[in-house]
Amino acid sequence: MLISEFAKAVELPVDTIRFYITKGLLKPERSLKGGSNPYQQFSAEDVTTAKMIRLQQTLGYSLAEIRALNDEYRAGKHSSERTIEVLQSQIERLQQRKAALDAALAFLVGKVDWIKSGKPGDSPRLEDYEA
Amino acid sequence: MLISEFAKAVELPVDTIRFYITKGLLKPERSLKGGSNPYQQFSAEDVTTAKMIRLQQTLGYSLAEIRALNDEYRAGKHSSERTIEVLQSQIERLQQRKAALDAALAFLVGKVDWIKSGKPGDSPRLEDYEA
DNA sequence: TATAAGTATGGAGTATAGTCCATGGTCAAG
DNA sequence: CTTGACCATGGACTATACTCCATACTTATA
Repeated sequence: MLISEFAKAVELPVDTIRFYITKGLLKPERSLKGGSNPYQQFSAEDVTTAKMIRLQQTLGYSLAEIRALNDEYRAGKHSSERTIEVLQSQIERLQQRKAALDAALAFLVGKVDWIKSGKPGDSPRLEDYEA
Repeated sequence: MLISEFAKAVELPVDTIRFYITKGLLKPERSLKGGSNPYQQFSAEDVTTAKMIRLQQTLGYSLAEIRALNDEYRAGKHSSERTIEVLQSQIERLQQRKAALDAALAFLVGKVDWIKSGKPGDSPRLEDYEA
């Protein structure tokens, strides 16, 4: 598919997609159409890649980090073991984020409970949930 | 405590703290010291606030959003019911982030399992974990 | 009491992640 | 074969979140 169809498929502006291409996050093929400056051809895999980029972004990764992870993933694509390694390291990073998020949630819930029970003693402290 | 001590306590550069103050994210008291341009006095509560700011940032909130949440929190400080409302809405937003994160984790774990079991059928799709 | 260290304010500069626009080539419908 | 929709490239512009001065005042130390 061409860029405007791809844009709809991934729900991103065309400009953003071009921006990702210049940053090396997406590497579409070149179609036969377009003469000089040939048109860019996007695959179903590119759709998944774009969706993963957005997901990783919501999880706090910079585009530079995402690119590094994706490059690594692409590089080890032909070895299952290498692919698993890359996925495992991504899983570990996500689990760390999850731990931080769970701590924040526990702290806030603890605070609500503390207020509901009439604020006995000291207020819950964030540090007590961070470990 | 004064700003440099505070900076160490929250592990942030002094400049960043000043930046947060100009953005209304931190509102330290003014000490008696400092003549004109009196020194800023930070409390233990400011330490918690700063830590919460960093935590919320890792969860994808902009400083403007964080400020809005904190202002709301401060505004309802004197009513337990209001405080609980604010905390509850923050808890809900965190739970949504948690759901997205869990989906991403499930997808990656699913992919690892799929590879380990010899790639039977199609590759797991991100969409199948997003609901 | 000199002087180094800490503080405040204002403004300039940087990095990241887009977003917008002008120009010019290409394609497809009528 | 013209005309409107689509595509590529390059550069300017914006918002967010810092980061780094320069200047000037205050405090603590030797």
